Amino acid sequence: MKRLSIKDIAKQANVSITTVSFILNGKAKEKAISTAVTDTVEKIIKESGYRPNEVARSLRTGNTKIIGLIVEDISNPFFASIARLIEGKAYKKGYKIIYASTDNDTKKAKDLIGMFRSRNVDAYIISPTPGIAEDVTRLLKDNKPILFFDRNLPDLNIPFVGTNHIKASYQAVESFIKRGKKNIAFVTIDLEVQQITERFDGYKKAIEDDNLTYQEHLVLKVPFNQQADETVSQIKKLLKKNKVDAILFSTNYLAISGLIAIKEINKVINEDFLVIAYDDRDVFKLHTPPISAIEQPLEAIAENIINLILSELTSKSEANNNQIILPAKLILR
Amino acid sequence: MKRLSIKDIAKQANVSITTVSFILNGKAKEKAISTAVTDTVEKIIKESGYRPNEVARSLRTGNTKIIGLIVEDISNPFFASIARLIEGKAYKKGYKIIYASTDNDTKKAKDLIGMFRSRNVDAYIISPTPGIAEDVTRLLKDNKPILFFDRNLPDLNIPFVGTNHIKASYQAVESFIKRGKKNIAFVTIDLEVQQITERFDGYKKAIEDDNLTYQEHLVLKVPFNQQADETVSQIKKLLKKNKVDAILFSTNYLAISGLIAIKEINKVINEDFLVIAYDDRDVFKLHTPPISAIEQPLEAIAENIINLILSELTSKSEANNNQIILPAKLILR
DNA sequence: CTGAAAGCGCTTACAG
DNA sequence: CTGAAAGCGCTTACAG
Repeated sequence: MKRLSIKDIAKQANVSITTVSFILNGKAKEKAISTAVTDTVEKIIKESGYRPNEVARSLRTGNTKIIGLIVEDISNPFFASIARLIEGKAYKKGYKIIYASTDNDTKKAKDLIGMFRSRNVDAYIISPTPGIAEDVTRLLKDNKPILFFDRNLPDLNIPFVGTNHIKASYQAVESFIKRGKKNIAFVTIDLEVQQITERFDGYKKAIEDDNLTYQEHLVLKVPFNQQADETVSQIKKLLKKNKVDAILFSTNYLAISGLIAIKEINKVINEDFLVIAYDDRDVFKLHTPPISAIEQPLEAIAENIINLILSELTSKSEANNNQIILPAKLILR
Repeated sequence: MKRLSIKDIAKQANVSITTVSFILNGKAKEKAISTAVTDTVEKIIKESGYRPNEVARSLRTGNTKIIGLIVEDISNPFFASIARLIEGKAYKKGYKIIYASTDNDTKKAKDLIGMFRSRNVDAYIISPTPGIAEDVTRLLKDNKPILFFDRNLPDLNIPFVGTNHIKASYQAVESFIKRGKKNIAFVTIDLEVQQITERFDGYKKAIEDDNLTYQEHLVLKVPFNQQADETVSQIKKLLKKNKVDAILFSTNYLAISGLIAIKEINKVINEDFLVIAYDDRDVFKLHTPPISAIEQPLEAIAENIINLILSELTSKSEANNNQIILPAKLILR
């Protein structure tokens, strides 16, 4: 069945489509449409279940009320939680979210930006992959709000919301050192993206500031797309070949692989062997013993993202360059 | 800066927009455009970075290459995983996903269906809430593919992909009984949605078939939107007031609350007190001791969903009424 | 081999 | 108080 259009409503009500459009957009008063007409038209709209075609509206007005969200992987609890919070807040303001996952693949990220652009999204919220600077620069010319989160591409002047990873990582390592640990391992992934390299920087800085020696063999960088069981066996090797009395994992999924490895080699987590994971999860709270974790302020991140975007969207304010860096919380268990 | 339109390209190439459009849509050969013209136009397109406005294209062609996905809560790992898999598979076929979470709120679900409809999505993948039958019936008239997953609204004749929850739950309880358990508790939520009530049905059926007595005081139904700590204390009460030698949790988040409760009252999970959780998660594998779980076939669910939708979308096949019920896997640990 | 024109369903400046 | 008309950026039947 054909969907109703504004024409059908106009015909039924014996008015022009202009009148219907004004009523639809709440401009009945402003445009001095008589209440009689307004009432009949509204009645017909309600009874028929007519809803304006947003695609046509978008073509005409140039905006879509859709915000594009590009994340690394929506099934990562960190991104899923952020997406959920952003979605809820955007929804209240009449915006919808289209999202997509890049898998940290530059080609896919470029492609997604292109698709969002061709769909005329009103704004972009991006967790960028390396190599998309050029595409983003081109995007800037459209004059639509763009915001990076989680990680930054520092050469570009894009508003950013993220966590102070250096400090979080630093504090975690410092807490190890305070408890007398000297052989502190760091397990991370081999991505050159800001939020990961910063975690490494914090680790190195704490080691240095506290006059420990940096031991390269205690740093394990696993390939990003590696199967979890391969990661587990690499961590096992790390723990068997070296004296390690504390270990910091740079992501939640690495920590999970680590816990499996620790379990499989029957290593005991206690005062002699401490563990901290980046990004808190239920699994860490419930673990025996409970695992300490660095908790990013998800709610605050989402709040800042959506507020920045909405303020640019509504106030047509000049593109700003806010860099919002929020503190993480170290939860010792 | 104004975005390039097909007109700009046509002007630059000294041809009509018709010609550009044909080339854009790969119809150059079919429409017998000379290779010379095709080449210059393609060169200009590439150099200028022009991408057609999909909104205009959608208005003209009537389809958007967007599939609407409505879930209960995108931050629930079950939905996040499904969404991820669907997204990946849809992407390969040139479709994008718009998603939204209902929170199992009928009003929000109705609203979302309306918004997706007004945005002309090409198809709907819905995890339905109660009370939206009427809206879905209206939707059917648009002749766009609709598919339910996870839970069904049985009065409607909508294709469906889900898990055999009755059987999964039955097998879980049966495994308890085989190990000699007689006082088997069931913790669930108070939602009257199919996938939840079926889990309860499986529990009751197993109890009955094995000639145990159904003990109402061993069944705890917690409110859907209740805070986790309240749930924890209700579970504690259940365990303290009754003799319970096995417990089945109907969702993964209830199981997590349950594990916290068990820990807090220092109850030990062993051969004398067994636990099974619905939907497997890392936390269950890594728990000490490991927690048995019912694993839904996420990959198969996603695969079936997207295949059904795409086949309806491409073959313009008649609306079918496939009901695909996949088996879950009981993982005893 | 190529183009002029209609039309998708809206919004809005302009006219009366 | 209300309407006719232009135009958003495309696609496509039709004409030559």
